[in-house]
Formats: sequence, C-alpha cells, structure tokens
Amino acid sequence: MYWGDCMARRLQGAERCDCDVIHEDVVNSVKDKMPQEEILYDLAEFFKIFGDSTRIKILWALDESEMCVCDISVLLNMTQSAVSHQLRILKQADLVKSRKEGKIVYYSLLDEHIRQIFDQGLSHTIEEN
Amino acid sequence: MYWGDCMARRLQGAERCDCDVIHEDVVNSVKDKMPQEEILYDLAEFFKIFGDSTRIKILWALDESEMCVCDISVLLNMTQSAVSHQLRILKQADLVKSRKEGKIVYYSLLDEHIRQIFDQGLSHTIEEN
DNA sequence: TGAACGCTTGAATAAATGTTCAAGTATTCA
DNA sequence: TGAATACTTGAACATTTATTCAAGCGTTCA
Repeated sequence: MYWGDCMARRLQGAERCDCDVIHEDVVNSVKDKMPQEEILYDLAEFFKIFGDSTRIKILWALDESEMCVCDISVLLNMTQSAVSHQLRILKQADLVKSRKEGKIVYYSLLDEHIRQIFDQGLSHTIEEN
Repeated sequence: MYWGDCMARRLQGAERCDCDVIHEDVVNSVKDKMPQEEILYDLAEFFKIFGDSTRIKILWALDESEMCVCDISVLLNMTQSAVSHQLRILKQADLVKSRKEGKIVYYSLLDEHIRQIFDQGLSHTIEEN
C-alpha cells in the first residue's frame, strides 16, 4: 500500500526511484504524518506570492497606508503597468482589495496579519548575521 | 530630495514615471517608513525558498525526522539528483544541515521555527475557504 | 463631444527556476 | 583492488515568471 506509486513503477522497470530504501520505517512513519499533497502545494503557492521583492514592497507600503496605483508606481519607481500586473496577482491571492473613486483606484490590505508574516521572515533573516 | 530618482529622470525626459504624483504626502510618509531596499530583497529571497512544493515537502519531512537523501527521494517519488539539488538550496539558506555517516548523508532542520512559519501560511490558506 | 488622465490588459521578451541526464566523488566491502 | 552504493555536480532543457510595450477601457472635465 505505502509503496503504491514507487514500487509499482519499479516492477514495471521504470526505475523512477534510483536507490534502495534504506530506512523503510522512517519513510513510512513520515509518509503517514505528511499532509495532503494539495495542502502542501497551496502552501507553496502562498509563499510564492511573498517571494518577489516588488510584491513585498507593495505589501509593505499598503500596510502603512492605502494607496493608488500611481502613488505606488512613483514610490517604487516602476511603470504603472508593472505595478498593476503585480496588484492583480496580490488581489487574486486575497491579500489586497481595491475601491474605485472616480478615475482613481485605491488599493489596501485585505489580510490583517501580513506584518506578522514579514516579522517571522525577518527574524530568520536577521538571525543569519 | 525625495524625488531624486524619479524627478531627475523626468527632467531628463526619460518618462520613467508615467503618471503625475497624486498624493505626494502619502508617498513621502510611506517612503520614510520603508525599510532598506536590501532588507526587503532579502525578505523576498527568504520566502522564495518556501515557494516551491518540493522544498516545502522536504522541510515538512525533516521536521518529522532526520532523513537521508535516498529516503527523501523515495518518500517524494523523485530522483536523488532532484532532491539533492533542492537540499543544496535549503542548506545555502541555512534551513537545513547535514552529517555524513559512511556513504550516507543525513539531513535535518537547522531552523527550529519552520513549523511556525508553515502554520502562519496555513492559517491564511485555510481562511480562504 | 472629445481630449486628458488613471488604470488595465494581452502579447512579447528576457530572466530565473526546477528537473533531468550523464558524469563525477567518496565510501564500503568482498 | 575493484565493484557497488550513496550522493553530488554541471550542463541542458523546459517551464515559469516579471517587466515592457502598445493598445484598450472607463471616468472626468472643459
């Protein structure tokens, strides 16, 4: 059962696993405790959002104050287009919301604990030095 | 002073900023509070490590138990090579350490609060549903 | 109405990233 | 010593990703 994928392929001669199982007990027990594939995938997708300095800057800025696209693009010295593309990604990830006032679109944080997430990351980064 | 980069370019006709400044006061005050460029860059680099499901899985596994490369590759149904490449990235980021015992290399977590970081990410992911 | 402004969008481009492949190193053991 | 095992490494490849460019949409205001 446990070796469903891997062993099945081995029997088919696919040689997906290019090594012998050394600590079968450890692997089995870890496999039992591992969360669903999908959960870990979503988790990675979530952190991917924070893995770009432009988006980090935008989130940091919006944590200080609601801002329009133009303001952000001036602040970061980027084109409105580039900023707008990143804002779309942040919005799709439910990290940011927008409201329209005439021609101007104001963006602000949707998630309250973004600062907490930053702090967690910073505490590691600082530890290194 | 504040507009050093942006305004200088505008005067040179470079048109880097394709908009007028709408809320100069907001942009200035946010600019004051923004951390150093390098800090935000490092922060993004840190989260980038967690932005890949293979690395998330490896970290999760190592949080359960110390494992050798072969064990991990069987657990995740990947080649040793692919796992080894990712372990190198995790090691360079000081998230993982290794010890050698004969032919076998055992990897384990170097950072104690990886689970905390996961939990923070998960709490957001779960909120969505 | 039409020009100007703020923003968005899709396609194109360049850069970064993950995995594979084919070699390599280091260690064990017969 | 030499074959086998565990792992590493660099180059190649395919995929993803961020930014740019050019065009478009929606709103305001003269």
